[in-house]
Amino acid sequence: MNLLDIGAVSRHSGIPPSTLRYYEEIGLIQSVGRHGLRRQFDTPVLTQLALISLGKLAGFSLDDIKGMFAGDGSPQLPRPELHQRADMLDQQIKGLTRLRDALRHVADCPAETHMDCPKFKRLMEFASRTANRR
Amino acid sequence: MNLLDIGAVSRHSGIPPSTLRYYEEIGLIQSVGRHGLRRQFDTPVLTQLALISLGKLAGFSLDDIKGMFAGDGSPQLPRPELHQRADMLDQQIKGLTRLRDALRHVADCPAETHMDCPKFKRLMEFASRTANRR
DNA sequence: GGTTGACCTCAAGTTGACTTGAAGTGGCAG
DNA sequence: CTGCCACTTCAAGTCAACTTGAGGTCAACC
Repeated sequence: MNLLDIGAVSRHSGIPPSTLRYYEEIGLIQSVGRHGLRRQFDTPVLTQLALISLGKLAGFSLDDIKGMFAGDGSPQLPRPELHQRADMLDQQIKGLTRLRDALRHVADCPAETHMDCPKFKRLMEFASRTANRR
Repeated sequence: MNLLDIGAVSRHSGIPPSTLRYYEEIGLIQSVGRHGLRRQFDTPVLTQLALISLGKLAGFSLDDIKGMFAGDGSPQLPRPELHQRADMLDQQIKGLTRLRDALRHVADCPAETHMDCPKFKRLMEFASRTANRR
């Protein structure tokens, strides 16, 4: 059996042991046993943690994430809901892309006052329409 | 002068008055005066709030955002830093895109056990490499 | 077989971002 | 001129997501 104790999981995932214990406590991950006192995890937990990090990056709460994946890390949601989540992500990606473009633009645009730059203004109009809601 | 009182700003931006007061308290936005007790804002504050929402969406803290834009909403950062922020956003966008693709894939893939699906596994490997760090 | 060090539990503390509540104010419609 | 109601302040509360600290345990190495 390929078991990792909590320290190894922490080293591989970059997530502190305290957080791993917390995640177990709230039911986000599961340990498969103990070695003495030490929690042992199965290797797939690493995939699960990657998924969790990605989900957090996407702005989902731990509770959301808990709902998305079954205990073993495999996604467990009705298809329409998955598509809905994907659509939400699309919205967010669009917003981020806009913000990135705005940032790059102001980094490169020689205009002294960006608020007067038509390109920047256009970006900001998009922003106003896209932002908000979460 | 095109002044809006806090209620109007709230209505236009979708942000509750309590939050607007809070944003002013921490110096993220500024009111330009009072009408009686009521805060009056200049219309550009709406653009600023859109920017703030976008920044939050991007996962920046209010403090980060405060550092990015001057009080009037115009970006005020050294160019290299702006590019660096934009690069961070690119990373994040890539991660989200991956997550979105993974979500859509499992929504459509007929495989019963996603963890065995090569396409899903490939997505997850990317995920492991990309995730973490914030 | 003693020391070490990485783990353990459980309660309490922290941080960021707000929200809520109590008590007060002031412009304006009637 | 009297209400009303949307605002005001200020302190305290809330929630998620962790982290910290005190005090304890145990497998493994010397």
